[in-house]
Amino acid sequence: MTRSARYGSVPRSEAERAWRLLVELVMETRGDWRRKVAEATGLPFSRARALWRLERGPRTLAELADDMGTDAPAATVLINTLEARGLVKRTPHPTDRRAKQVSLTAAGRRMLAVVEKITDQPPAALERLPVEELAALRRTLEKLVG
Amino acid sequence: MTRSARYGSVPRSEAERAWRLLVELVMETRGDWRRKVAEATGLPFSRARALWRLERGPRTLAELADDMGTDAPAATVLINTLEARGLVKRTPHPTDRRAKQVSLTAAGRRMLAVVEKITDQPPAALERLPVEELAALRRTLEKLVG
DNA sequence: TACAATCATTGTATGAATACAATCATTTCT
DNA sequence: AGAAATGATTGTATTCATACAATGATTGTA
Repeated sequence: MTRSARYGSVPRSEAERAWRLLVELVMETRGDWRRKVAEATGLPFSRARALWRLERGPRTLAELADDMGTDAPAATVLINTLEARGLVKRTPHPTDRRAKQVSLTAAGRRMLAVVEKITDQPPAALERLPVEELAALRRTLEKLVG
Repeated sequence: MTRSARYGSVPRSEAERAWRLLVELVMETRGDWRRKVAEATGLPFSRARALWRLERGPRTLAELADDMGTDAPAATVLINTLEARGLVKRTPHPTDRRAKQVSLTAAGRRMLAVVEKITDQPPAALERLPVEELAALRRTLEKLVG
């Protein structure tokens, strides 16, 4: 007896089925991941995630708040703690003197490398896929992310 | 200039590259997802997630705590609130009178269906993939999850 | 039988996430 | 120039998540 037969939640399209599997896969490992990141960095996971958001380049506090789905005060507090640890710095915005830009420091980038190393550890099942299939998976995912 | 060139974090294997993409994809939508689930259920996300863990069948509190990566007291409190809302019930363990089994009620399964309906909404990019590629993706993911 | 280990519970404490009001400086619009 | 909007900050309050100590009941074991 399948799960969907038991509870009547029938995934409808192929896309939905794939998405459900994808989420399930990531979520299964999410707990461990958060714990490892927090332990390795000494930062709560959400703050490590803020570093990640800064990877692509500087952002104003308002942009960061929007990215993370919180409000400006939350962003200020978050960046305060990261700045106190020397992981990010605030610099004046080039054209708007109200705004400040937040960017990674060298220490912040080193910390980020630690986070990424942990994030990159794939589940064992993924390593066991045939090379061929793995490459196809990656190509598909690249389309989705890009 | 690529990200890895800028910061020197070079994904090493094909599996790691795929995994990174996979995590990125899911994490991008994570915030919205949590918010929607919380709004639709009136439950904090972590408690909705506990319902999910019970989908496969009853679990003792110790097993549930282990699943969720927390300790026994946290599981007790969590289940208390779900039980107070009629979503789960505690029943005596068949062979160990110290333990209690937690399982979904009918209301709990209905709530879970709501959660799953939200979870199943795939990002637009996924819907736009060629059917063929989508099917291949699903087959690969099924291997990983199964 | 006595002792140690396990399961669930209560209570307590602490750090985090989140939201809102109020303020000040600056920018934009009319 | 004056009014409205925006960006950042401080402060406050609330809910969550998480961990730990201690207890009572039951089970397994020396």
